[in-house]
Amino acid sequence: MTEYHSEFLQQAKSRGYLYQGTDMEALDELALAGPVTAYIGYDCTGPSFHAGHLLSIMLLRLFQKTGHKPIVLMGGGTTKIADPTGKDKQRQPLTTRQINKNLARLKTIFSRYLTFGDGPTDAIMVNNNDWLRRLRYIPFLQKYGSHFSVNRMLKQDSVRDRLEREQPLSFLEFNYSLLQAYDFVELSRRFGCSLQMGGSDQWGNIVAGVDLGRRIEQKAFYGLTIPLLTTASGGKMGKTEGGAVWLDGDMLSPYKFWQFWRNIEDADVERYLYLLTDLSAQEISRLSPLIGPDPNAVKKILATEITRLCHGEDAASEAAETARRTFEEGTSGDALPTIDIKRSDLEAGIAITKLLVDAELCSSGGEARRMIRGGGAKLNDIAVGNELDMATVDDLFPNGTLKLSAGKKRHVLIRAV
RNA sequence: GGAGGAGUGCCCGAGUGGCUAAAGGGGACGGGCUGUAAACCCGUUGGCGUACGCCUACGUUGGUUCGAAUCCAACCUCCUCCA
Repeated sequence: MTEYHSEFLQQAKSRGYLYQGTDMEALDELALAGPVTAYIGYDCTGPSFHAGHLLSIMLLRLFQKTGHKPIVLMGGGTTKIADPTGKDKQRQPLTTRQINKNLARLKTIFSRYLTFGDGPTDAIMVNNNDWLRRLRYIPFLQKYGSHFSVNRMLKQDSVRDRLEREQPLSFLEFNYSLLQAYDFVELSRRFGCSLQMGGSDQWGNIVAGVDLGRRIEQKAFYGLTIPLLTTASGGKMGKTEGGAVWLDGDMLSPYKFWQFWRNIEDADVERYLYLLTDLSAQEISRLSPLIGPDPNAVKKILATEITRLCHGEDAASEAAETARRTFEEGTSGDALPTIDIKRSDLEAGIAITKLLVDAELCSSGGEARRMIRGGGAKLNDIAVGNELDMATVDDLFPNGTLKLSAGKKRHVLIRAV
């Protein structure tokens, strides 16, 4: 393997961020010569990013830390098209209003990882809707369409998969690749951007942009991709009980976020330390030997580091402390999810099945009943014996709460008010 | 425009008149073993009710039948071939 000389590529490679690249030697020289401008594009199909996006955000962070200028490209325009990559069916198109709403919320996530501003290595955020909505069909086709070979587009994974699986692929979606390629050219013109990064599934789109750029602008364009964030056992990353690992604290509490990273499998710990934390290589190599004898200690560090970046110092330590009290002392911490119920209801007695549903530990009464039958439901850490059991004021701790659990890890505090 | 094929639960997929809330797998959740891991084993997996039960569900809408995911008609969507 080649040795890189620029700090960015050296670190990106040694920490495991690199998957494929177009002309890495030339990019290395460029990065050595001075600040490079690079971008990663993001869809705005949802109101939050999840764990799967974390890797690319961390790469932008590393890019900035090593002296370069990151551009966050929000796909306000391309989201109207919907990227067919990895999708079997066409997505429901989003309205402009939904897109703008999502966009505003997604912006706040980046501000925790990147420094935005006007300086030479400050990050900027742009929305491709600004130029895509102004495109006119005939001129666009004349100028750019001629550079695209349908023969080659048909061979792109995203397209080929759909065709092979006999799933529909609309012409609208087929155009996604052109617009993403055009984005690269536009960013080059506006900001001197010469590198596009992205997930490995974006390789085809990225290469299309590199090719188009070279032909239209007669300049060198570079592309590189990041490996997919997977678990050691090959599964896709990013599910907690019942949902995705959202980066937005309103959609997934910092406590649950912390729990997720605390519960990864041993074999992933070292890799995630490199990919998802700010810890230096020296610190990580100091921690690595400890994973074998005491994996849980290192997992706690990992969880706290990742949570600190995403939710801040306070939220991270509160999550760690709540976990310590919940699991190591058997009491409960402040960051446990809490719901309020009326004290009068509790005085009358309330079915535990109903409580499980209200606490969102179960999604229906039937599921709650099954949970109790299976021995997974606990009230104040004592298994609920019968599905007809009621909770009453006698179950309250002196502080006015009781603890309801589904399984060993999911706990909710019920507070009587 | 013509001919043929397809649409099943979170996903994949079997089922071609009653024994079907629908095989099997995946995923998810719970239990066991552990370390709040992984692997493995067991269980659960439409809703409501303590239960006999009721309701909702096999693209949509109607129809045939004592009875339909299964048969018929129309429509919608997709695929393949022809023009």
